[in-house]
Amino acid sequence: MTSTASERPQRVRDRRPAPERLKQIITEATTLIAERGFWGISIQDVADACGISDAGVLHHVGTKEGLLVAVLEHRDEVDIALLSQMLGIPESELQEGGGLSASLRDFCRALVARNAQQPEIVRLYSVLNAESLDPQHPAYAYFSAREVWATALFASAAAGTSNPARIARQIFAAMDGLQLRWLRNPDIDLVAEWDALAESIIRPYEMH
Amino acid sequence: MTSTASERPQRVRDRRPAPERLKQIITEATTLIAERGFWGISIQDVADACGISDAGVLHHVGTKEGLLVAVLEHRDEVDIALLSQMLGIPESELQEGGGLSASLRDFCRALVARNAQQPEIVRLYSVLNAESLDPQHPAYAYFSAREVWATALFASAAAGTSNPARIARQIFAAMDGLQLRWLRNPDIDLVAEWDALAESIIRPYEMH
DNA sequence: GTCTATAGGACGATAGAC
DNA sequence: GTCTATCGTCCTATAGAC
Repeated sequence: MTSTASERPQRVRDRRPAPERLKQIITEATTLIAERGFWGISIQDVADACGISDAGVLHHVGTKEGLLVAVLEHRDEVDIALLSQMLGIPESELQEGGGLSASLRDFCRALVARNAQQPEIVRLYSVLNAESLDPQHPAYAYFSAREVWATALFASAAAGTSNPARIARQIFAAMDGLQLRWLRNPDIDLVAEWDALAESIIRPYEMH
Repeated sequence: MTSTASERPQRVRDRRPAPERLKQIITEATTLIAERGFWGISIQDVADACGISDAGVLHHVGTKEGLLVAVLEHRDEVDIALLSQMLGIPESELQEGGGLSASLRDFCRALVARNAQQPEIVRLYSVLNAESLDPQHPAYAYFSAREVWATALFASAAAGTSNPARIARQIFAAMDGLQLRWLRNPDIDLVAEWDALAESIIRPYEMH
């Protein structure tokens, strides 16, 4: 799959302003990482997709780790903007330290519905979430912070239940796991399966 | 951590029959992978641990991916033997096409209790399960077959419920997801959390 | 400021000697 | 069955072209 130097097409030498080039690098890298995982791609692959040299890519992102962080932070920006719009809430509620005004059911349904439309991104996060369990992985800090942030968000939306912390963890676990089943078998109706699973998890903890 | 050529100790040249050497390679590789992850080790590391050259290792396993598959298949054998012992059932019930006589609760509890004792192996499976979502991945066939096998096993144990197929998928998803939470935060009591989560999932589908 | 060219050490893999 | 030798690729770093 990786191209060799002799096969690599002659590059057209078009210089671009940094922001535009960085955006292109992030776009191409996102696609490639989703397909093959972070350890499965090379800087050279990204460079080829962008029509520049590997050193050219490194000029913008520094290291391979820098490339990964750039990709992840860009996804977060896009998704937070879209989710806040879907739920009709300010973006601040979705960021660190914010408390959700939406119900747990509504919030989860919006999240899953969004994910159901971008399987390749979900796959990217699934692969990186597992890979980055190693403290030496470049994205370890990012995913550890994300775990804390997401758990707190779920818990704040579960404030009306008898055990918000446990519900948050169970919801988080069920969502990740069900997405793995769906990614391997796309025939699964992710949203419908999620509704049933979430209902089973939330109901026992509801206070009347 | 990786040794350099100059540091590497002089090898004693002892030739061994292939099955014995392969077993040694799998044992050493399992230990090393558990410590550093599959991407954190090199063929050279395994070769050093076995006292042979890197080409010597590749002679037995073909490729690095072949090494991985050998490790995984060996884990399956070991775990099936241990699980059947824990549950007091014949191994055939746990293999392809077998139907479980143990209850879903008992089976899952044994599975989770076993996993709680080997976090690095669970981590290995979590990483590879996500990576191998790509049909081009060398472990794609292995994990796809594993998905079918595990789902059928869960479903056979859920035969007494109103929707065995859905329960099987939900149980599978919840187990994978909860293990991810636990791997990132080892303070979580995996067995206790699982008992609560499984109860929420199974109860709504129980027939009285 | 953007990018190319080049070189270094480690890696996975292959070929052929013994 | 295991070795040595060798190949191509990987990431990184540096020097310098435009």
